[in-house]
Amino acid sequence: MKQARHMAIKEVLTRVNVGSQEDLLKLLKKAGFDVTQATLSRDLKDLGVGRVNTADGVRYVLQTEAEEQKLRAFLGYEIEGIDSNESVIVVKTLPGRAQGVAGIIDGLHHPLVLGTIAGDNTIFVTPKSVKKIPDLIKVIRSLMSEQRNPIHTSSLH
Amino acid sequence: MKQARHMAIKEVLTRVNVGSQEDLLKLLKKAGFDVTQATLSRDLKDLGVGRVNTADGVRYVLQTEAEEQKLRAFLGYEIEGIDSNESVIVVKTLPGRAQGVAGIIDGLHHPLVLGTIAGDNTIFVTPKSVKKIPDLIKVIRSLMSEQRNPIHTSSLH
DNA sequence: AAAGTCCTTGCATATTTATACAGATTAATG
DNA sequence: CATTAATCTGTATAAATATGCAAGGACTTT
Repeated sequence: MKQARHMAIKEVLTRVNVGSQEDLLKLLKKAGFDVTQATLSRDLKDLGVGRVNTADGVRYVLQTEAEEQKLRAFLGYEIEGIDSNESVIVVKTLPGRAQGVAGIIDGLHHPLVLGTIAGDNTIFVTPKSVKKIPDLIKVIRSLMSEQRNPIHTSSLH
Repeated sequence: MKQARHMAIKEVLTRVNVGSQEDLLKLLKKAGFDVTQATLSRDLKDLGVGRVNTADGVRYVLQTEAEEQKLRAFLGYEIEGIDSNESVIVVKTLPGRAQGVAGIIDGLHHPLVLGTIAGDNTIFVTPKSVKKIPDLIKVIRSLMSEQRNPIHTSSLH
């Protein structure tokens, strides 16, 4: 049970802007996990989640999310531009970084990515379908920014 | 007063492993800032500091620290190696990244750095004194790892 | 200077989070 | 199966953090 609940907590924290353990409790209850605040306090410690003071109140964040953002910033620096024609997406990178960036794109195991091939500062990304090129460009672009669309919990109060 | 205290808080948080506002209060008192926990709570919100659940208890961290670590990871990736002779330090980087890395080294405004000059994948760093070369190498090396030596507050309890 | 406004802070307390303890459950061992 | 050990959880409560309110100061306006 605990393990599944931990998964659920991670899931929730990535999708929702959680500002207190009480909020989290309500959200988990909706997902079928009925526990007390005490247990959540322990879970959050186990998962190593952090509490951040943002402009509009506190927010609980996964420690892994910080890592992810690090990666995003990193890629944003290395990727010079993204372009495409009717059949392939071309990603321009800093010199010598194409292999590395392509590796990261591969590592996504994203369903829209058929495959990549990298030279020195250029990557060709082949989409699953040429119709999906605009979508896939968005995916790659999202690697660069840390844009996200959190749901707020104000409706719970 | 508030502004100076904010500086002091940042200072303390980068050097010491702070686990509670009470701890921080004691540390600030030592530094001549005598305030209440209530004020610290507000300060921490103002500064946007986060609370992280680590293996051994909570820890307050500056948001900027995350940024800093990002930078370190980034540089660790870009710097291929560091070497020196009797008079100059040579930093090898990824192709095309020497200018960027040199810019960051310059940005440190470190007293041991006299100046830098960068080609495509090589940087020459001239030290203030050739005797300081070993020290300066340590400084540059420290840019790459996120090694740190936090003081624990257990002695305060 | 008096009055008004804005900002900061402490006090007291509300709110939130962590934990000691005990009971329940599961796993491991003889 | 009985027994011991280990893990998990809720209850109650301690500990930690946030905040409403009022006081005090700095600064401006009249």
